[in-house]
Amino acid sequence: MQDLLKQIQIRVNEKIYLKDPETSELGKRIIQESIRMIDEIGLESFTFRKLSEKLGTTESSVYRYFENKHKLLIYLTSWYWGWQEYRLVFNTANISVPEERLRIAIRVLTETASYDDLFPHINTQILNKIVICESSKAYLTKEVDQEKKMGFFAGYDRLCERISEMVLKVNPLYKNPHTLVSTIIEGIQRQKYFIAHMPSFTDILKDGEELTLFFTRMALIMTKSNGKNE
Amino acid sequence: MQDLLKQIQIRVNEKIYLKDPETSELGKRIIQESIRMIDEIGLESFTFRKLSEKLGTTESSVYRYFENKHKLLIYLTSWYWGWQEYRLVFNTANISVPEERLRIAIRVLTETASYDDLFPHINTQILNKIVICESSKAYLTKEVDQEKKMGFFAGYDRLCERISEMVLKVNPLYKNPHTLVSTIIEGIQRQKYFIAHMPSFTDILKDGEELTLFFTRMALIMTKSNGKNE
DNA sequence: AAAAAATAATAGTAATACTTTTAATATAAA
DNA sequence: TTTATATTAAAAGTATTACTATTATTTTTT
Repeated sequence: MQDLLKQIQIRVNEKIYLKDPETSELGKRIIQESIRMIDEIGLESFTFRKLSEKLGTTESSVYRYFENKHKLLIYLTSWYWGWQEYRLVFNTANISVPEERLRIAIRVLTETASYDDLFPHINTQILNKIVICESSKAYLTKEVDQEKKMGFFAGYDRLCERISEMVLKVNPLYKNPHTLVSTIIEGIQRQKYFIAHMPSFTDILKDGEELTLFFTRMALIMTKSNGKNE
Repeated sequence: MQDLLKQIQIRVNEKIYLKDPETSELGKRIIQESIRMIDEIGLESFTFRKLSEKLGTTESSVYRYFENKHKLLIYLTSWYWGWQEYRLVFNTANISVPEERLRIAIRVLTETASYDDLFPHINTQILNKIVICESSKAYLTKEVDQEKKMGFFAGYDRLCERISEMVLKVNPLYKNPHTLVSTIIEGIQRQKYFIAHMPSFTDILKDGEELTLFFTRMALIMTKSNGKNE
């Protein structure tokens, strides 16, 4: 099983990069170190110059992989959502009770996965922190419409679609599966941020079971409530 | 009544600006034009140079009001939440049925208010668009913790607090009023963005009543569901 | 062994995000 | 009304950013 899984690679839309970072040593180091660095100093202060200095390479070498740091951010978040999709599929395989599947889906989204040794150059735990703090900057731009069309957010899209389907399995009459699911996914990230930095916006003291319960309840109760309480 | 209301001013934390833009003609023009400009070209492309050129003044004059564009963004979003708080209080005054108050609160948050002639230099409709696209960038930074301490987000905080109190009036036993309210407020903005730019993340085709209903249902159903469905 | 691709080293440019200095103008207090 | 004070305008300067370009060197593939 381990050996089989070693073949797995998270696919990312080719248009996001100039050269696939998975195909070279330098490419992998760019990913590895940029995750560390963005987490440490924040996206705003992060530059390709600083990154290349840390890597002992040059700016122009980094530019051969990514057009700019915006594309790199899109790459990292796309990879993350691709990885989450893989975790979702893996964890819900062989579970047939719709409600149970949905519960597991929310758990996959809320639980901070520990280091995933299938991807040794990607620290998924730190990457999750980046997703919490920086991922919305990837689409809150003037270029969204084109980038959406080019499929830059397709990974996130697929994840949202899969969970929406699970919602519909629980209640085929439910009218707003996508709205609910995207509100929950975004809400999870935001609440994790509030817990860490703006505690007056939440009642939850630390990232953990309570957060999972809150969003699990939201998912189930909304899904099953169709049409009532208007 | 009109005359009385003319006295109203939205208060913004003094530490956000160097000189209060409300106290001079240039200050008001800075606010007016920056709203227009950020909406038009986006926060990333917006610079104090471009703003001052448009205003027929100089960069250094703009810098006397705001330390940098980040502070200006915080000013604009703070003003917006202060204004929403005022709208909330105004619209829920004299309504005593808790559930009805909460319904109105959600409506205030979802409905795009038309031009508010109490504030002639602030186009609240465009400002709302800025809040949707740019406001999260105001706190998703490495400086949040200090800025939170300095009360830069106090306006948003108060709004969240007020609505949380309404939730508790509906169900005093409800455990997560702040988590619910902040998830809803953030969710509303995000859904409006998805409707406009990333329709695959929502089932709602256009900003309107359907969005209000979705979040009203979420508010009421979650508030009243305490403890069940875990 | 030759050809192609990738990387390193170096330099350069336009724009950004400011800061500083000085001069002109408006306003408010004595 | 004068004087002090604050405000704005004009101009210039600096460090950093976000790239692009050129050439040389090394590595990989054919």
